[in-house]
Amino acid sequence: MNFSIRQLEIFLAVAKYQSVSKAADQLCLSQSAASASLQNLEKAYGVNLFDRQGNKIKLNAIGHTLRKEAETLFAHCQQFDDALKRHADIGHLRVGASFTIGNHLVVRYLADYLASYPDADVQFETANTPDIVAKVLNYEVDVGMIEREVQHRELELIPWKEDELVVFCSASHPLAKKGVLKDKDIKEARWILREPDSGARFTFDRALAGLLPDIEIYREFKHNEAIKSAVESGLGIGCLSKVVLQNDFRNGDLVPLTLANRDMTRTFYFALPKQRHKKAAVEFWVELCRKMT
Amino acid sequence: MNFSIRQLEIFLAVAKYQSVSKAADQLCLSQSAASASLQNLEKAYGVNLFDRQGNKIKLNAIGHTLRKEAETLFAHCQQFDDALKRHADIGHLRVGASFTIGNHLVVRYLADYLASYPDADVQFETANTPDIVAKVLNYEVDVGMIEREVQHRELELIPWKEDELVVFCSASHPLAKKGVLKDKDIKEARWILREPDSGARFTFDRALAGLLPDIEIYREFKHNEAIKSAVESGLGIGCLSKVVLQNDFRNGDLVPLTLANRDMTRTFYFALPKQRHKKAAVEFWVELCRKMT
DNA sequence: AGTCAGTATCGATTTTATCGATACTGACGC
DNA sequence: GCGTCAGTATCGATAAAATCGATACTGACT
Repeated sequence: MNFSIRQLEIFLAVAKYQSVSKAADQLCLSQSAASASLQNLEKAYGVNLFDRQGNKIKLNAIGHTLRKEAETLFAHCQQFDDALKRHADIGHLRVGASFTIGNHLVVRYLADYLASYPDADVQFETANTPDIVAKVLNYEVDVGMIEREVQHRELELIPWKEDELVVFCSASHPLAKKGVLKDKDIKEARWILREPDSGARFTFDRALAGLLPDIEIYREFKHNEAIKSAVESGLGIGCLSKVVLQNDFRNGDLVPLTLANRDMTRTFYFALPKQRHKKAAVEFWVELCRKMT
Repeated sequence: MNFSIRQLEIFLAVAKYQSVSKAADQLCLSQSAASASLQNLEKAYGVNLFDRQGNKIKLNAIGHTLRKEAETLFAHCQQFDDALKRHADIGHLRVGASFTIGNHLVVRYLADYLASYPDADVQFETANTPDIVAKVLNYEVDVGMIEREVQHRELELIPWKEDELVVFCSASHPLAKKGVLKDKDIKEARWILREPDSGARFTFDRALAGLLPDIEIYREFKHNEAIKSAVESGLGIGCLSKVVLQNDFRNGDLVPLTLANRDMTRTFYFALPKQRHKKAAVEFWVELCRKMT
């Protein structure tokens, strides 16, 4: 590689102004330096990029052809420069969260983060827990927020906060008045649950160990809202995190049900690539989420 | 722009081998130089691209993200490097010729050029004269070869060789026996000609000035071969450069006709961007074509 | 002939890249 | 626990490159 980015820049400026002096001015460079740099580039490859005639300088055929390519290359260099700068800046952060966490908790924290760094370039996406884990491992997000622990050599898990699943039905459902479910009720109910890959389903299956084969799973949905709507219209009973149900319980649209002796608690985690130096943005984000709990 | 291509290269090598020493080896560089270069890059942007732990070095999240971008950028740099080298080399030449010249003359010279420079990267294209001129002005070809003079401030025309148009018909055509056409024959004939933008048509129109309004143009084609085929099958009479007809006259498939007092000669030209330094490849090409005449 | 605006060249200086030698670190085997 | 080894970082020295200011050259214009 016999050229430098600086030479590229000088070449482009001279080509643009058809003048070494003007180009030098624009680059805050002495005319002699610009002239020398340009000639070094030409000498290095044994080509003339310009026709020089006394005190005139003018792009020639090779120069014209290469100018276009030089322009795209220089633009590419600037992009990379930007990328480097962006990463140095605390403002750049990519968060991936599970649906439940993302839609009900993280969205609230984003506002606070942006309050600290109004110009921050924060990207935020939701997916189910395994997908988020994959994105963390693939460095597509800087920090994942997930609903259960996973084990991976390249992954660092940081416990964040406790959560609890709640079984619920519509206000008009026959079970609404009972309030507490026996095993018999559990077996007879029509369950409307998240898909097996989801964190909520994972905890549900763990909590109902022993009864699982006898449970009737009437419908599976990928999104919490679908389950709430289905349950609300009386299609069956559901089981979701309390964080997505609080408002509905308060409004009376949905009614919580208790299961005797079933542990529905779980822990939310941060999932980070295992490494010594974290981006400042990630550190800040984790701190912020902690405070918000 | 706070990074150099060399730093990019070193960064990529270290990322590839996950080792400064191996990367340095591969780049024929001392380990200390590689280490320093890498650190300068990181310091310049205030980012850590690697996790360093004692005698281990390992890409971190930012490093992973930037590696991909660095790879495409470095590849782009190499492309540009290649482009520069290519232009330095006599082997790189882009010739644009009019259809007639290209298909009947230039193709023969190409073989000779490649004999001198077996590895040459010669691009060759044909189009009608105005299109070739446009390509020369736009630096899309290094040298154009055209069938008539054109006037342009940015264009240098070098006369190359004399040519002559010939009127012809099929062997079985009624005119074939006459051999010489009177004005009356010209007016009564069904003409099959090149399109108005072509060099052949330009010369034809000039030669038949005065009779033009009375001439019946039965068909216009863009390619000489189409005209020859049409004439051969008795559709009418044509007018093309002698260079495309020689073989057909010798075989007797087509018959030349003479027009009294009509000047059908013209000159072929090289068309170059007007500039002081020509590429060595262009100089050589022009010399070669001259010798071959 | 003189001025002007442009380019190239020269010598000096500063900055950068690179080297070789050396110090530090953690893993491994005895 | 103590060398050995393979790796990384650091240091001082040197070579190479970038840049500067001053100056010489060139062609156009007055």
